[in-house]
Amino acid sequence: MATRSTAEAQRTGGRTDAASMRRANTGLILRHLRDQGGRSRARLAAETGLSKATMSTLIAELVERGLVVEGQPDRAGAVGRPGLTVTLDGRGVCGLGVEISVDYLSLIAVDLSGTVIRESTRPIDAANLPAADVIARVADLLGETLASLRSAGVRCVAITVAAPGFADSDTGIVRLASNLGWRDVALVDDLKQSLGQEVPPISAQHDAKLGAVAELAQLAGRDVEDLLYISGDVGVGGGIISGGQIMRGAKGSAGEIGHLPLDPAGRQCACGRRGCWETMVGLAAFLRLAADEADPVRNPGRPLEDRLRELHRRAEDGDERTLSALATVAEGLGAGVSILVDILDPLLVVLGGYFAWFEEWLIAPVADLVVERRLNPDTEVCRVVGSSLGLTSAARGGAHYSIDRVFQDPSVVSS
Amino acid sequence: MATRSTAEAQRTGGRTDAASMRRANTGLILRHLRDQGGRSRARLAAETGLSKATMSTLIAELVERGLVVEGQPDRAGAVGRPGLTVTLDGRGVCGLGVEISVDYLSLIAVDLSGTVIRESTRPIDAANLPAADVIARVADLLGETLASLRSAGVRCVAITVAAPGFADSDTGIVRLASNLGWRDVALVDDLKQSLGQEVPPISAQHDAKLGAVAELAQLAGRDVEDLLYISGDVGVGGGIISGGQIMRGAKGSAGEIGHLPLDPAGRQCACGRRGCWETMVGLAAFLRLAADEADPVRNPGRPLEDRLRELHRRAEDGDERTLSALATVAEGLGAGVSILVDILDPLLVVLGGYFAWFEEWLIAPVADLVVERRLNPDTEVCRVVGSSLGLTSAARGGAHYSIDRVFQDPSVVSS
DNA sequence: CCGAGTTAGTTCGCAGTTTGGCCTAATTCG
DNA sequence: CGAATTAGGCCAAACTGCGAACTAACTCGG
Repeated sequence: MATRSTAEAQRTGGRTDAASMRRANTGLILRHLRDQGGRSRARLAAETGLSKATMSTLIAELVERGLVVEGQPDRAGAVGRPGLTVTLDGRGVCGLGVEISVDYLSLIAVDLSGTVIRESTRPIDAANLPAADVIARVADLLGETLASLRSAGVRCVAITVAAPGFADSDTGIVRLASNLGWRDVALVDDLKQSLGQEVPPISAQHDAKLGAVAELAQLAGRDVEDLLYISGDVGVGGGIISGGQIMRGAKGSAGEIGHLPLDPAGRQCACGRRGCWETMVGLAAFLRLAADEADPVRNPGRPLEDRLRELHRRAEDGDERTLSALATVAEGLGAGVSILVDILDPLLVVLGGYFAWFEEWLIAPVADLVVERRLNPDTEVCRVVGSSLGLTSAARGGAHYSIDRVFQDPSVVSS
Repeated sequence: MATRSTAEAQRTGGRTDAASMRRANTGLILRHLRDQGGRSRARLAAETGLSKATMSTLIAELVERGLVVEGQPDRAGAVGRPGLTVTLDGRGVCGLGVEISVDYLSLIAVDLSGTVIRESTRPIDAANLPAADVIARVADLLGETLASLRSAGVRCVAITVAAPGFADSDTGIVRLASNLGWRDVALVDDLKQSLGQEVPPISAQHDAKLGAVAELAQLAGRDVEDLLYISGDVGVGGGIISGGQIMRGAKGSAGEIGHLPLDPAGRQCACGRRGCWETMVGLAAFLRLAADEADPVRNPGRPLEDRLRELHRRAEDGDERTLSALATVAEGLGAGVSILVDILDPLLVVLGGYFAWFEEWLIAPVADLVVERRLNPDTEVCRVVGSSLGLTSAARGGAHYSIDRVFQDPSVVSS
């Protein structure tokens, strides 16, 4: 069986040498500290299977690189010499994620422990600007952030750009992003050009895939390896995590779930077909169901958050029309989710985007439908939850995807 | 991001030591020889990135273990000392796969180069026998085969049993196999008990997943890492290969594609829902469409192969009813396949089971539907082909899955 | 207050692995 | 037949992780 090369294998071209060994083991320790929390060298050795001697030298290297610190005594009061707790301390390094959306650019930086250390959002009218201008704004935002991080003494290890469309993660070219009107835009190369030589590696990824990464990071240490993230926007996108890895697909477009043909007699979709899932549960469908055209919540000039807030208030107030719209969306959502659950068998389904805003009315009915339609009544059914990450989950996922390099290979951050 | 432990990491509990390093590198060489064919040490060293010195010692180990042989001179006629071609020669080791089907047991053994060295099929009426009796017959078949292999000097490195249902690959328990009437059967443990101590490791896997593995093995070296296999039997099952790995899912049931609700007004399905995909394109549906109840092809007493052969003849003869049934099945098949292609983005869709028997009438219409429904007209569309492996693909996949251990870690075969 | 017992972490020699350089072997070319 | 070229083996060097011995720091019981 062929095996897609991992980050580690790529560095050496598939072979394993002494340096790979060390990289793999330091990465293992770092991941263990992230997932299980700080602990003594002795415990780390016992839990990872490495010897105490090796642990000492590897921890020394990680301290040297500024990725962990020695802290308070462990097990105070217990018999024997107390161990010194080793804790993740990656305040000196960070990963960056930028999301290019139709109406805003959003940037997030997280440090090694997953803490958000920079966050900014800028409105933009991406659909009506040439791609070059949008990229220039992204470059500006990145340039400023990098400068600010540099002066704060924080190194950025990688940048991941979330693009709302088919992004070829090898070449960094966005093949097609219909909401932006993009086609074959060399996003990564253009950004590299604008930012100059001294810039961390940049990659591009589909936004929903990064949303899934963000949710996975949120659950770090809880042994979730199979997860489906569904982004609810004008389009409906999916990010699939299988066995702890993002599912790419042959052309990088796995997870395109917005066009499930669920209603043969349904409305015309932008893709040309009829009755696609997103014509039933996408943001446009919800707004159409919930309000008349003249209603301010359907005014595309107003910020989306305001309009959603207003609709949320109406739902809380028991407005019939809003509640019925939510019920309709929930039904369509449940139908699609239960199909996906059958095929993909995730442990967890996370509803993001606007779905998360209305989780009080959407989650329960969707979860019920999944239970009702499950095939094997014995097995535990997968959970359905709303995302808690808001509208910036793709940027956050990009940041986590970036910082993940360090957990795969701590030597990327030079001491 | 959590990463499901690989076979290699499992051996050492996640850490990497010198022995892991050697295992990884010998495995790399073996896979390279399998995928790229025999070649000299010098070429191997250049292509894998290992040094010539290392290559010498590792090849020596592989020769010692009886997995490769030195053969004819390479590059005869060219300038310089000709290299000796090193070739895979695993005639001394094999992997075993057994498929438990409703009406037959099927066993296949493949050696290291993928050649089938044992093949046998026994009829069985599995649905009307207690699980214990079925397992006893499987144990008989395995016992005889193992004895025969032993006397031929061939070592069996592992056994993989294809079960037609939810199989927990960790515990070896078949949770639910509705066609057999099985529920929580400790398949692997019972087999181990029957076969005694001196037996290779046994594992159980869903049959469609192993079908996908068989197809992947068929394509070894052709850089296919994302593949969808669809088995057409009474039920319709799927096996997903993503990034070169079988997609398991959280509970091991990823790929359950038979119950896509494609026709809300459709027929009642055995699962309790209505209009599931397999009620449209499963074997039962095809037979129902193609012949009256009294027709001998619908007599469940006759061997399935005979009945399919008869229907194939009718289709070749241009029989209206048969052709119209095939057209209907093709339409339903295309609808489902294009959904799956959207979600999973495979490079290749392989239709197995009875679909493969009728590929002349099914492939083209299905492929056309996939093309017609694709989302992004720029990208190359995925190919749809019929399986060439016949009804034994699950057993074959099990055999390949078994022998794959050696490619991951050649040290499993002791010299 | 003190010694025994216990646990943490370091040091050091050892075994295993890959590597680069050097050598020999085998072939072609002129 | 000698020069050039390529393959493959051998060996010391560098690096890794490991086990054992050792030191350090603490608790417990008398």
